[in-house]
Amino acid sequence: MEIRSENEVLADVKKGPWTEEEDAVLRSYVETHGEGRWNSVAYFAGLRRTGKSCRLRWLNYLRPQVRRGNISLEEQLIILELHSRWGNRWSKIAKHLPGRTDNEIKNYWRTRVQKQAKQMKCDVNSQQFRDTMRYEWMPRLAERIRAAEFKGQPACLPVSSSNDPIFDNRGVRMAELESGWKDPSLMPEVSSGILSDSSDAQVSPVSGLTESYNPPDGLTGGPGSGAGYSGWDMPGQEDMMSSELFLDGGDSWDSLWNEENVWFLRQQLSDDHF
DNA sequence: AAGGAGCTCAACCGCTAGAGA
DNA sequence: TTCTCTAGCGGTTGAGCTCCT
Repeated sequence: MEIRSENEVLADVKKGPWTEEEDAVLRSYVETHGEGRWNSVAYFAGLRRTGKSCRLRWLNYLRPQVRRGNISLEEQLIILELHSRWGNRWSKIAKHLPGRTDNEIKNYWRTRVQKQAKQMKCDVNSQQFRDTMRYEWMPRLAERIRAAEFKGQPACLPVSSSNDPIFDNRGVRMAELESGWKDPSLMPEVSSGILSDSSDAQVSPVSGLTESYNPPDGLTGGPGSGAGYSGWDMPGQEDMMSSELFLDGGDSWDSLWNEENVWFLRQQLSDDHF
């Protein structure tokens, strides 16, 4: 076997976007020999890539299970919920979203959620922002999922990035115009009463979560105190997880929202060892 | 139509944990 | 116990795309 010096190997390593040919080589090799030993994969497959790069490409792009495309409403809700519990544990969160990669979720969080925090002029880890998610966005999302199901649409209807009911730019701007959210003094807790009516049950192109949401009586009193979404620190989580909100109404999510997975998620979310 | 700004996402980097010698 | 290797994780970057003016 040819022995090459480290420098020779390093100089030979290719970086940047993968070509179709490289993808085909990697896919073929992994399908034949299986995953693991990524440095060996790179070497024996004849790819001028690091093992790390091969692993990443396979896991995030080439794996057959990888779901590509827009994040659905339910996925958004799960991401918000799980992030509130685990923080930036992307791979852990990704385990609860079959087919989604940690990278994808991380990107979603950074591009959509953090952007909102920025527009609200508050830190994404601040209590203010967390409360906004907790009492405004998540109930709002749940409401929209319910509404979509009620209207006979699949609740897991993917949300196009240009039509994102949560973070769509145009929606955000409309919501900002309506509510003055860019002004920290008009944050949801104090502004919900003056915001526009939230009774639009349809999934409109306008931001769903940055619109107003009038919490059910008592909800603003704290987690789990109202009839709406209450899944933080878990009073009421049983209701949430067993409700129709989290049961598949469409075809594409059969594998995710089956009984077993709902049970598993319920177990996870009721686990105090977060 | 053109240029700039902003956004998305694939890919890289550095670090850490775990396994095995 | 220590060292090395590997896999995995989270943070960051930058190319390409879209939108706005």
